Amino acid sequence: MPTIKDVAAHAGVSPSTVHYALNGKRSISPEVRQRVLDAVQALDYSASAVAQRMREHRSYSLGLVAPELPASDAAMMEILTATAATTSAADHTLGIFLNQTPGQVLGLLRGQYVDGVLLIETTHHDPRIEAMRATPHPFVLIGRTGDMSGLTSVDFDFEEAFYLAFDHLARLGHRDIGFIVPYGALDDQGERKENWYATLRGFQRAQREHGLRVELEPAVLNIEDGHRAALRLTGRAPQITAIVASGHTQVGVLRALYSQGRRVPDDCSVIGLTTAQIAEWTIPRLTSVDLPLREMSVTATELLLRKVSGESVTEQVLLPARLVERESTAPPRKEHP
Amino acid sequence: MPTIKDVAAHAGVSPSTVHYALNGKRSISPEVRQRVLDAVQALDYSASAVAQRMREHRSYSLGLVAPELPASDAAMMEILTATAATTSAADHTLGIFLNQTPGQVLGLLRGQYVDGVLLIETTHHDPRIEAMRATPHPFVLIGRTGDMSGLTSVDFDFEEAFYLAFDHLARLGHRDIGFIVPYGALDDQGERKENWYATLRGFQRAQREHGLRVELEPAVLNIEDGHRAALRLTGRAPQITAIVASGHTQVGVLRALYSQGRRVPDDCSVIGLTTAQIAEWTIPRLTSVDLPLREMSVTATELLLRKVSGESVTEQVLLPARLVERESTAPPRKEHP
DNA sequence: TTGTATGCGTTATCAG
DNA sequence: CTGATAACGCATACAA
Repeated sequence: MPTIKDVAAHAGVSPSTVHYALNGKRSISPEVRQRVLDAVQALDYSASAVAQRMREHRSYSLGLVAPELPASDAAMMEILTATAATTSAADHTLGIFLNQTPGQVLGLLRGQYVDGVLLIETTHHDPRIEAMRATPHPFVLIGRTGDMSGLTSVDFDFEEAFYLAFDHLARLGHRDIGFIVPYGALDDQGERKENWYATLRGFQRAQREHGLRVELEPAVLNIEDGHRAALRLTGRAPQITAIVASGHTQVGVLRALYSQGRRVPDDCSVIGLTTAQIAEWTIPRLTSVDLPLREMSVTATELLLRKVSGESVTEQVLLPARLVERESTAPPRKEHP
Repeated sequence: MPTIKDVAAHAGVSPSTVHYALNGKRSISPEVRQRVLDAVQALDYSASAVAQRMREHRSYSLGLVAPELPASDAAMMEILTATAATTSAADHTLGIFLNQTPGQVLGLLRGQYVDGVLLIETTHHDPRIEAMRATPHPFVLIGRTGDMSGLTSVDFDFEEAFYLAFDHLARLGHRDIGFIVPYGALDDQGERKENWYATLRGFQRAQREHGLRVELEPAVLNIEDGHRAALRLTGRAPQITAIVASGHTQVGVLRALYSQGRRVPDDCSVIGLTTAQIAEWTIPRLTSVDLPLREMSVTATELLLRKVSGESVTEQVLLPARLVERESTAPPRKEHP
């Protein structure tokens, strides 16, 4: 790779002249300018990004820090594409960092690998966040954590989301409802996703208001486990007429009901919290509270970009929940089959 | 951020001593070593990655270059996680670059942003590949292109894959088969995905061998368009007893058949080429030729890592196709309904 | 065993 | 209008 010196030599000028000829920050005589341009052409020169970054103490890149196995592929994918598009529109690059220790994440920032990071799938006591807290490095959460003081975050109103889901079922007349919750949500090891607390408040409010009987059943957020959880649930509590679930577990629930010969929504309603994408896939399409992942990601990325540019933002954005009625909910049948 | 000089000053030694104390490439007296370590602790020093990279002319990072809208989220996600895991295991980082012009991709390499790139969703005449060809920069294709001379790639045996799919249906007794093909595959603008040619050879071989009548119908690789294409197909050619499709279009096909009251596989068989993930989601589960995306990605990444380390590899890996029978295929019904 | 000097490629500052 | 020089932070060859 030719350097600026090579170009300078080739054009018979000094390196600084080459530099200024290429980004007109001072006036250059037309003929020298042309000689430089020719030399650049001839040598196929382009400035070294690393050298520039080294001088500027900025890498112009952001990091997306996620657990090795994201809870949902579809969700992760939406976050990723939205984030990548936003960073790239702002002339930054995006690095992906899966399964990093807090120390590694810090190393990323300190070594100028990245100018700031986006933390996703955050938990109540999140070691990554604790490690970042003391440092001056810019970071933004997609999600929440126990102590939000001083943090910048973008989150979704999970409380309202689950309130709406249970409220919708209650208004249709359901009283016995199964609720498939993220595995780990029920322990209190601080490992649980922070938004579980909001979830709890939301569904318990609807529960109180409508006098609902709710059966909880844990599941990992994938199809197979959703399937197993639904089978356990219907075995244990055959009286339920509706099931609430998240993400891919919903697909497993549909499969379980199908294999039992129960029709959705005639024999059992299903409702959940998921991306519109998943909700539109299934047969029948799922009534759900759609997660605005794209919007969350774009907002978070923009906040982070402002931070790395030196702006001192401390904002906690909470995006509202909205129920979308599709095809998977209906009033319960009068007679018990 | 403290520099190596700060540490040196704090410990009362020279910068080089600090350096060697930190990565033992020459002997250090225990006491000096300890002083340095203490200073590092005290100042919370860690070496600047940018400076290191600048000196070494290596960025220790790879780029994954993809179109803005990947053909399939699930596929992209598998590629991404496999690639990220492999790079990170090799102490490299992974950058994501969506929707870049060939010039931008080249700039990435030349500016040492990345040491090498992985190109996915490659087409017959792929401008990205043509731009890379003349350069000395390492790159690996996941997929193929028209002229493969001198290229390193990892691909899947699409010819065999589609041969197997049609052969399977033929052996079950199907003679009239609908084939939903990627939109754009039928034009010859060089924009088509290269693997379409192999696809064509595969299904035409089965067609000849078994005397099949095949109706083609184009669709974008998503659920909605698969749905529409299936409706067009069954409207135009009601005699078909089986449908072959790819990726998410299969889900649309299932939905279309469901809405028409046709049972799968009793009234119509469905078979396709997809990731095992998608095939396991649907009701019924899809008989398919599973795309080994994880293996393809890991292999490609390893090849690229060897290239960026200076090894001169030129390898074209073709992973074999294997049909997995699940629940969506059966012999056609004797009587026409 | 330790210190000094130099270069990586770019850019800003200071001279001319 | 243009050229020389220093500095960014690190790593290494060379000197002591």
